[in-house]
Amino acid sequence: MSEATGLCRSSLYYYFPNGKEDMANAALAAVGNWFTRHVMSTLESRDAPALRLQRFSSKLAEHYANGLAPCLMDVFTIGEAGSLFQQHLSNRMRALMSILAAVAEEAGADKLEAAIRAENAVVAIQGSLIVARAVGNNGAFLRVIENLPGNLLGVQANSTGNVLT
Amino acid sequence: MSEATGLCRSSLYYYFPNGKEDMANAALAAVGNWFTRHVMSTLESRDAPALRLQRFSSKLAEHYANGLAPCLMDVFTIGEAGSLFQQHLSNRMRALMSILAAVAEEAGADKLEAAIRAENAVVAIQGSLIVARAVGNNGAFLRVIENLPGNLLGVQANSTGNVLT
DNA sequence: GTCTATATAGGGATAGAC
DNA sequence: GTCTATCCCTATATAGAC
Repeated sequence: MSEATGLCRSSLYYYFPNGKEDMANAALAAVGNWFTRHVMSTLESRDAPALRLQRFSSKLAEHYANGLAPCLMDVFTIGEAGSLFQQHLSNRMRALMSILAAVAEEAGADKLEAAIRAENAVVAIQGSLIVARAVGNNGAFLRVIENLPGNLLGVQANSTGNVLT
Repeated sequence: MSEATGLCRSSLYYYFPNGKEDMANAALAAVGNWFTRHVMSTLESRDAPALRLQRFSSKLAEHYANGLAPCLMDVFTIGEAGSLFQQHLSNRMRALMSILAAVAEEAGADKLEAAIRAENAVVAIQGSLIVARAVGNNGAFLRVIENLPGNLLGVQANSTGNVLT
């Protein structure tokens, strides 16, 4: 952290008197804000749901470096960090599911169906990041990203994500 | 670890001269073997694919304490551990996907389709564990477990997992 | 405000008594 | 084989000079 800021370790305690926890919260908030402004914001235009979801998928892939970057969500849900920041992470994940569900509803799904599609989407994103890292191959992540818009819109497709004709 | 074994820290070095890495590998292997014998083995009988998958889902839920237990896969794919044990984890995850794909094939899917369903299943399991921990609610995990057999068998269902009638 | 120096604690590991 | 004592190293944090 000191390297990233250009300050030495102890100087950070001037800005974050409560130490580690303060710093992690600040980092978490910064990443969260970035994510909100650059990724989630793509879902808030007045364009068609399909178009917004395309843009969202694209930004999401970028954010996770096509599945090669670790994810704060799972990093912080592991081990001791989990207890300290769960509230923060829980809120962010719920917010993401909520906005995805809103788009699905707008595309015609009823409330329950939309909520389930949104949850499935988040589950698929997180899961594919884990799988990608575990097997050292981002194929699963790329496939999930590609299928994300269709799955949220409820397009009938086979398991490969190809729309049935 | 010392508490778990009843031995003090230094005594463990008698059994694991290479220290931490040896210990972690032993623990990983033990869990892996347990998983193979108790969970993956449910997929190897001569019963119908649907029945085997039901049993598998049930054992899997038990293994993860219905989504409330952390998962070695994601614990070890995070941080420094990742590099040391990636081979181990990669192998186990591939083995799981491979046996799930075999069951899907047996149920009539072609090779590619079966592989994709298997990957989707593993992605959903891992993702739902992350989501369950992040939001402090195992609903997503339970839903994934419930839908797992149908998804692998390629049953046409809506997003809630209810088979279409 | 930012630094150097220092304290404290814990994990990882070894030495050697028994 | 198992223990106690000890060492080393790193992360976390504080003190105090400038």
